[in-house]
Amino acid sequence: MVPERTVERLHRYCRLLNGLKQAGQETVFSHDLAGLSGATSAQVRRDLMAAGSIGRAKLGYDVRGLLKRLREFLFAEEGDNVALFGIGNIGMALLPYFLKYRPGLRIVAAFDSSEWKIGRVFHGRECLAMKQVEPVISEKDIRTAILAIPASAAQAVAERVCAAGITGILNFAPVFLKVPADVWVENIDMGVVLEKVAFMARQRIYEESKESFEIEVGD
Amino acid sequence: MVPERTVERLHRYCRLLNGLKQAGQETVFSHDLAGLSGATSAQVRRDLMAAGSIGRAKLGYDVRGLLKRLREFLFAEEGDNVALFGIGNIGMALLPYFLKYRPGLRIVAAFDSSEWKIGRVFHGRECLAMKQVEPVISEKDIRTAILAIPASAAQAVAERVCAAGITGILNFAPVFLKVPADVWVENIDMGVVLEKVAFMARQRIYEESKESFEIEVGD
DNA sequence: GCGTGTGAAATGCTTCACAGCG
DNA sequence: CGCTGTGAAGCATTTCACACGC
Repeated sequence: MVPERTVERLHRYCRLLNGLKQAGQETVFSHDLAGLSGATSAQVRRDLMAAGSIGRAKLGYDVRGLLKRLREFLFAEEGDNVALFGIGNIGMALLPYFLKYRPGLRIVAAFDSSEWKIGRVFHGRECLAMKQVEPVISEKDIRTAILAIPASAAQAVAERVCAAGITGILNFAPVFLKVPADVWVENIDMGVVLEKVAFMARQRIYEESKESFEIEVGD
Repeated sequence: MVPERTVERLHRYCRLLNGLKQAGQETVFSHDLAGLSGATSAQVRRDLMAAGSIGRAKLGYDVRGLLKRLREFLFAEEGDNVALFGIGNIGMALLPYFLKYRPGLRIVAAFDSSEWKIGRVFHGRECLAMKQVEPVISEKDIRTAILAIPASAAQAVAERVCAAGITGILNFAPVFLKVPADVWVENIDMGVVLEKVAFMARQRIYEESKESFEIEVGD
């Protein structure tokens, strides 16, 4: 199977390629993508291998061709429908971000348990009541859920959406979710992340990082 | 040096221990923390080793003692001052989250380049003008910056804050930042993360994950 | 020569397994 | 016994280095 980190980087390359295509660039070298993404050229090549590389020596990669290949690999043809749970600070920030996002990844439903939010429209998306969770997930064929709800509610909602057919969860609540083995959970704990950065900032004693202010050396 | 992943988990244990102490629990076993955090008991023990373990066989860890030890290890005594750049969707979501956060990690300044925001107060924090960046960072002894600004502005702001003495950056902009080698950058690209979760949700074919709906088996 | 694709080596992280203590 | 601390083994991911094609 494809390593998780590789999947992440492939998505990043995909976005970079979009930009390059937009800018009219025809071909790229692995070290170009490396410089733009913070990886090494060897890593870029190995990542692309996982998606079935189609580069040609000396010429590099055809931007359009590679982009097409990556999209086939990374995205569902029909696109992906996502449900958002919790229209609080974080949920409210995510909504506009993804509503105007690329077709292929759509927040098609937003839920909240606060009575006063139900029926109201936030960033163009109506807030639904929690009792509609199961029918909506099933009708709209939603496989992915974003949990932007309080820690105290997270486990219960996670169990409900898993039972309703969700197989991927992006969890912002600072708790570890117990879910069935066939469900993927990605945790983003803002508190932990910021604390980690502050910790690293205090240390700032890595003998040598390969990145520097200067232009990348490539290989 | 302590592995990055370990630092992350240590922060998570620290939060869990806070909860346990609050609940009046006196001691914990490594497998307790494992069950609560999604790690294995061996991993918990190894992580704690990095911070200088103080557990005792059969008795487990003294909650207060371990918490004290972890805090000494993870946090600066004086606390950490953080600057937020960009009071848009994401910045606005982070402000309330961290203003009411634990003492020891404080957003002490918020900047934005929009004229109309400057001088106004958002979630109790006044928006400062970008020309005040250097003096404020220096006066308030800020080492950590959150970049919640458009991709197009991120590199320039990153260079400015690094020059001003920042050594840790939490970057929400979907670009790879080129910074001096002694600066730590943590990237959270919401687009990439959600796309990855959707991708994983589509696959959901990991032969066997160790976590399941049932209670952890511990060792 | 220049850059890709890819075995093989190196590195880093996790899990195993067991000695030692309570 | 049950649980911690920890060498050593086991995996996963990254990097090296080089054959092949342009």
